[in-house]
Amino acid sequence: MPDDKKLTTRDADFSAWYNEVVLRAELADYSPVRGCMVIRPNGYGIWERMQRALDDMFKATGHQNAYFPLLIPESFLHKEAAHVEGFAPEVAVVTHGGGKKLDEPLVIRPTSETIIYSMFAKWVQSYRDLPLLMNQWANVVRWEMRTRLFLRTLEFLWQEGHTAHATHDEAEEEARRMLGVYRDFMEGWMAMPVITGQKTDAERFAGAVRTYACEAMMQDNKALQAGTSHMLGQNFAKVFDLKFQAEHGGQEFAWNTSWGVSTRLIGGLVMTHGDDNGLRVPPLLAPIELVIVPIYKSDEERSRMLEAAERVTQRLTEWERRDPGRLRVHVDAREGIKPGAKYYEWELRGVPVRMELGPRDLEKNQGVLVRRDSREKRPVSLDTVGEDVAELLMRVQEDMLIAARERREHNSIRHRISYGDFRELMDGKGGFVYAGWCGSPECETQIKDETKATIRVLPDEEFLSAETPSECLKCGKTGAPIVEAVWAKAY
RNA sequence: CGGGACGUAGCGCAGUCCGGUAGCGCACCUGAAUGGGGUUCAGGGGGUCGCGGGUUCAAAUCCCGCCGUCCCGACCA
Repeated sequence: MPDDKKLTTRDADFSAWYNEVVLRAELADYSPVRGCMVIRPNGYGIWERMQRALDDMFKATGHQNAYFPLLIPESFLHKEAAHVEGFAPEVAVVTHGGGKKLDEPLVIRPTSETIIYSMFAKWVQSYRDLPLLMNQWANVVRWEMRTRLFLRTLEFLWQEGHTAHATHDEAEEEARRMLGVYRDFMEGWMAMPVITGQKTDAERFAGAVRTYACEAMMQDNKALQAGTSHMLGQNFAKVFDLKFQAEHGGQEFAWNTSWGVSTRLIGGLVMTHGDDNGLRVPPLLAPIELVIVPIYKSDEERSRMLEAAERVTQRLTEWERRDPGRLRVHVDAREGIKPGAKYYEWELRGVPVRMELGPRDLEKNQGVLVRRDSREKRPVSLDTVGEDVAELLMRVQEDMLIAARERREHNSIRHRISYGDFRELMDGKGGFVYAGWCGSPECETQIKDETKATIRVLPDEEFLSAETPSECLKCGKTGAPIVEAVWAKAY
């Protein structure tokens, strides 16, 4: 009889491990419809904290929230040639309503460029109406062949920012700015380091001029596209007649950007930080930052410990932490479950810090703090518990980012590599490979066909190697137009 | 849509080959003891065996059809 208390280890089967963590930590569950999932309170709590942080960042960069409808006239999707080509195969279409066949089918939004820019066209007359900086929190539907919890589901939650600008340069700046916001969020809040850069034409968003992306490395050394920001040029403005009277006269088409991150980030969080004991949530995103587990024998001790736990909770929540708000503390007062069992459960759920509080501690006016990330134990005085916990949480947050970055760098290759060795690597343990690319789509697709690895990004300057590669990974061509690319297998 | 595996209690599974009153572990409920890393004992509740048909005195088990899920591919945030 296998011990069903133990998780499958990451080494044994990373996919199985991932599914088990998501299900057993109660982040999500399968729904009756293939490819759809229910996001449970533990998962949604993380998403809510992500939303709050991101939303604040969007507001701070001048954006406003709005809401556009789920249903879009099918004809809208067809206006932009590349857009429809990219999305048509995975669109869900409503053909009937109220028992009658519709005159024009409605598509369920796979993304909202078309409906949003058609509305922008109504609202923009003058350069004075620009820039228009909007964001919406919404669900979208894409009829994927193969789905995975959080990483790819038929329906998912996301935010999509959409902006219109008077000039190319302004729009370009916006697209880059939001990519930077994403990176700050992923590193600062999720403790998930990313490589930023530009996508190749093959990987570009359908309808965009340029696509920028954040790519993170998961613990199986595969890349996860965690967020994208698109410079749309005037492609959508032209087909939706989004134009304005310019400052010096004449009608001009606006320049658009769009950018989004989704609940996929939760999958990224799991695969970045999880371990063989379960989930590890970085403190800033943890719905519960500290769980107090009281330890007792008699009923008398039990009530004493619970009373003490309440006192500590009181002290912690009253303790004024300026940023990011009050400490989120939970007392696990459940009866009939031994402390050890509680430890395992909270570790599975990824609560960043635990406090063990028993009679022996109380005698010494202390509690024992245990870090989820390192399992390191340390007693703290109950007099200074606020500062100590807040400081420990900050350290955990920082250490998680450092550890993730070290793991990524450890699994990145920046030295010259032969194509044979590259194939072998991608066939085996994988990783990020920084190598030269001659810029030809042929080399790109051949590598994809032969190794399943793709160019994740053409990295931004700060990620470039000290020594620029001088030859194409595939064709070996040398000379001026060789650029550095990050190759990896992707989710 | 191609290849593979599977569908039996909330979850994980055995039973199917060889037809004969549906079982195990965990979870759940009750009681007692226990309590510093997954407690123990006793008692208890819960199942149209994925769905539909067929063979048979008798089907979870054999036959036919359908549906669904997961994994591996082609498509993708």
